[in-house]
Amino acid sequence: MPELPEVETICGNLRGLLRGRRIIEVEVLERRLRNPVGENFALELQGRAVLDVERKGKYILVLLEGKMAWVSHLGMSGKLIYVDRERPRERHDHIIVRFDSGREVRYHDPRRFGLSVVMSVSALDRWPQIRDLGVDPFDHQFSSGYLYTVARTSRRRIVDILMDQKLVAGLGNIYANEILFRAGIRPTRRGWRIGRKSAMKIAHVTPKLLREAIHWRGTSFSDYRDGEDREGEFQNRLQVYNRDGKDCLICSSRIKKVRIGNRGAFYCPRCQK
DNA sequence: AAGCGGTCCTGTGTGC
DNA sequence: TGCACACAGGACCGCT
Repeated sequence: MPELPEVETICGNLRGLLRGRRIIEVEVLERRLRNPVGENFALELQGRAVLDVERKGKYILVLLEGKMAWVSHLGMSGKLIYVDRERPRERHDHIIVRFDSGREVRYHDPRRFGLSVVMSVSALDRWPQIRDLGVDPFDHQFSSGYLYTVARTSRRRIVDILMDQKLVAGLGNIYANEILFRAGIRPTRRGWRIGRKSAMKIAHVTPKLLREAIHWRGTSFSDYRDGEDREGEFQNRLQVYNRDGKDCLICSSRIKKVRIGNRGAFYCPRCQK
């Protein structure tokens, strides 16, 4: 669920709320996530203060004293919320991290596709899931040249290329579709058929779109909430995602949906070639 | 060997 | 109303 703008929103929230706070107690209620929650998870977090909160791709890194990092990925349905301790707990609250503020972070994930682990910062840098992440869309390396090179040597569909975390870190199905609409390119177009001009369009449009989405605090389709359990507003500004059958906001053609593998791809047959 | 499809899991929406 | 089924924002695994 949460893609770059949602994860960035959560990180921004938590950074302001958690920096300088100390972890008092940790409860693990469900260890069966994508990676099982480690035996020593609670012990390793206990007593440490938060230095900072960062995003890497779709991963949330809570950096702690003693060069440790608490790393979470929210999968499709995960939430990481900082709320009052008195607030009733909910089904699928899997991890509770209590702070010296009287509030607690809750890791909540009905589908359990996400993960939450603690490791040293040096181990984190060597961890394949982080180490192998591609270019961040806000990095200067995310250029038309990079996209052109990556695309031209691939037979895959461009939407799949954009969602490949080893090539570009942070994009998922919603934003990949929205980017391609703004760039005027069909999601089904094969990488090797992307020209220099199209690569420039994608490079130009991507950071702009993501900044807008962050400004609106992300897309709340159903599950997603920010770091204090509030909905985002970008769902009201999506132009193609989940709008199949509706009118294109630019040319009024009917938005189409096709299946690419196991997921939907949305596009305007007139605006996107 | 890159690229695709199936799979993990629960909740929600749709259609009969 | 109730039931069965399809589908969902991610990412890994294994097959071809």
